[in-house]
Amino acid sequence: MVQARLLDVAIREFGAKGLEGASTREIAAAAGTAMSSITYHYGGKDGLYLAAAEHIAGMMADERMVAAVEAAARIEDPVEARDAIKAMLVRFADKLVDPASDEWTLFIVREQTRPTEAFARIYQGGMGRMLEALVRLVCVATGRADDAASRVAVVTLAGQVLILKAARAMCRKLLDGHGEADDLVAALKGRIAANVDAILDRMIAEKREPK
Amino acid sequence: MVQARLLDVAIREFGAKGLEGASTREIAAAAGTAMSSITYHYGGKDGLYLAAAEHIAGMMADERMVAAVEAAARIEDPVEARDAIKAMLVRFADKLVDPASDEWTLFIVREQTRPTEAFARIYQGGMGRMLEALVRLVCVATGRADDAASRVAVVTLAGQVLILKAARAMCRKLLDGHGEADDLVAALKGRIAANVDAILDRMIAEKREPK
DNA sequence: GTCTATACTACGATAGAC
DNA sequence: GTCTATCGTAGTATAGAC
Repeated sequence: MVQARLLDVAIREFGAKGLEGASTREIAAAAGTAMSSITYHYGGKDGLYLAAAEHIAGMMADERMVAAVEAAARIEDPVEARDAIKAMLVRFADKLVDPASDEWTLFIVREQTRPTEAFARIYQGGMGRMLEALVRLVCVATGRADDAASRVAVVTLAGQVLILKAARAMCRKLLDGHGEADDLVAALKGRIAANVDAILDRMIAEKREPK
Repeated sequence: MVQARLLDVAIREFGAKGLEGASTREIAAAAGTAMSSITYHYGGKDGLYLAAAEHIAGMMADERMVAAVEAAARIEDPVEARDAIKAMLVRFADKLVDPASDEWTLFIVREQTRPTEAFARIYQGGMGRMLEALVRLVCVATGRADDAASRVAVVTLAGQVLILKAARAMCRKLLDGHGEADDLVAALKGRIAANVDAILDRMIAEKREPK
């Protein structure tokens, strides 16, 4: 299918070079078709860019993620909620470490610096639902209301995971030469799970003794 | 000074559009000079890009940062080390929230996805020294050796702060409508400091009771 | 040192053949 | 639907005037 090949190549090229840097000629050539196919199917470069964003949103919201989000909406037990947070973050870390996610995460990281309509579509189509599920789980786990403090906590929890891709070059420099890649990933996942416990316990303690 | 103006504009333009997306014509015009000045002073587009990176490294390693890094090297007391970690992370969060840092952080975030020689220069000229100082402080604060586990912990600590810029669009979507910007920043800084305590305490406990 | 003029390449869009 | 051909624009680099 020409359109599927075009989308795959487009995500890679737009991620690597951005909307302006990528070339429709190159994308078409790598997809084994003529450049005018892009005009025909997507109306031009901008249309292809938005289509690529929607394709990414679809890939982020895979079955396991959708199932986890739906399950999270029904959890009422603090201990269950805590386990669900850990599972969600560790699974996401796994996804970010997997090279198969390289192409579309580059696209997303790029959109963070200067968000366009493409980011809105990605957020609505997966990322946002996952974050809102985390907010709910944090509230259940700590017994706090859905206020600014809870959402700020989710930001810090997510940051620990997202840095793997968002600042991967930095992480690599800091960790290189200090262990095998597999061991480092395992250590990181263990650290994230332990941090979740540490931070949630702390938030529960803060609730009892507000400063 | 023509060269200073060229560097300022270059950081902004390269950050916004990347090496390939930015145009030397535009940069030169915005700096109020001719395009061939870039060829003369920096040998071409690539030379200007590297010069911009080195200029950024210089701005990151400002006096306060250098002083904090040097002070960190002399800290031997666990409690002092812990306070120094908090101070360093909170100050860095302040810097990232300040719009004045927008231009050069965009440049760095962009370099993370596909690091070039420019990233190596930025890492050596400030970022790396700060991270190594954090590693040392974590080791002092927890009484652990400088091993993979300590460095992984620094990655998670740094991630909480860096997400503010690296995934700013995402943070904004999650927090918008849940409080005033100033309150959110204060809440975030408080959360980061509390998380540092929570995570370090946890690491000390892990040392006593290895699983 | 700085600017103008020019050469050459590559881009996106479009029209039209098949 | 897909391709070829072509147009106008914009890119970098270079040579030479001042």
